[in-house]
Amino acid sequence: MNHPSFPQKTLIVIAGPTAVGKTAVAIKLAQQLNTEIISADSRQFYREMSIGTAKPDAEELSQVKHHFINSHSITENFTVGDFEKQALQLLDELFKTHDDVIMAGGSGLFIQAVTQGFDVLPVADPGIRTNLNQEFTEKGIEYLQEKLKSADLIYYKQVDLNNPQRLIRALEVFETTGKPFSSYRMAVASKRPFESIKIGLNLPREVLYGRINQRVDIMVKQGLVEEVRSLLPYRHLNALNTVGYSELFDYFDGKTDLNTAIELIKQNTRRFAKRQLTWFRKDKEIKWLMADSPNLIDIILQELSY
RNA sequence: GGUAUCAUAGCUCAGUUGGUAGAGCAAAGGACUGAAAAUCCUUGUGUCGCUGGUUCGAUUCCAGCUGAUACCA
Repeated sequence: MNHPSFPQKTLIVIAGPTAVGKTAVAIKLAQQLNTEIISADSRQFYREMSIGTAKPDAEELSQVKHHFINSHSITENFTVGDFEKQALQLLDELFKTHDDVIMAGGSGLFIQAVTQGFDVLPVADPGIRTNLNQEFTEKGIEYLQEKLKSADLIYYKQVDLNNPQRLIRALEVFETTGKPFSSYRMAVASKRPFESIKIGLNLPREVLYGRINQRVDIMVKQGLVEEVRSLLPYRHLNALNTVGYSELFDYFDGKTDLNTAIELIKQNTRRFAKRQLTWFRKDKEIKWLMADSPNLIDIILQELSY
């Protein structure tokens, strides 16, 4: 129960697919509540990537204090676990002076990390992953499957055996610690010293796709091709394994022409938005609102019962 | 105007010796515990151009019509 002298601390999550309009809503809401925004976007951390990640622009950034935008370099290995830790630390600070903090972003796993937490897992040795990736390339997925079967039969029975990333993740934990991955997976939600209220923004599919297509055209006008060209030396980095970047790397390799690459960016962004919606739909705590509702901010404030 | 060819899924096309149909792409649905804008799984959505004829039965054969394309005028 709320008590006047100990007001409830609330994290207001603004989730939803890419291009739905989360940034603008988060800014208006932050201004109303006189608070700050934590970005939960797995690519907007990186200062070297700007146009292709649809970051808030300079003006938007000046209106409200944003965190986790341009906070890291693509050369750093910044994981969801790191994000969880750093975001919680930051929230501790912000809640000293604010009752509400906004978290806006489309990366469902990152939002989950902050609101529910992850099981504590040891840091895996990166060299082990490199080796496993090489073994996968040379010997195929069956090799990883057999390896996991003897290392961790419990997880072997649960995991999607066709998904190399899942198999490698489990194996790298096993090989660094000597304990099966499944022994760490408790799936227990962590206690947080704040409430979370989740708002999901959506639009009719056709409208959303129209906005995506249009936004990609705008990115190209703003110089996306040049941005990606300047990042060619870093293309092997995980951060650049990203919609909007991969397709243009292919263009620079001569695998496609520019128009095809741009159309592929649009298509892959649409598919990405669909995957985001699949993820968020599963979260029953999310209160869904249409992003084009006329009094959206008022409706949200009402949801928060202010 | 004449002749020929074509008309099947959102697109490109296959096919049915007459028993109402299937590929690729697009699309849709799903999974997800430190790669997550990543990675992986599943799914065919149809007045077979329209109107008649033959037939137990027509998307398939026949005629007409409409439209497209090519060639001839």
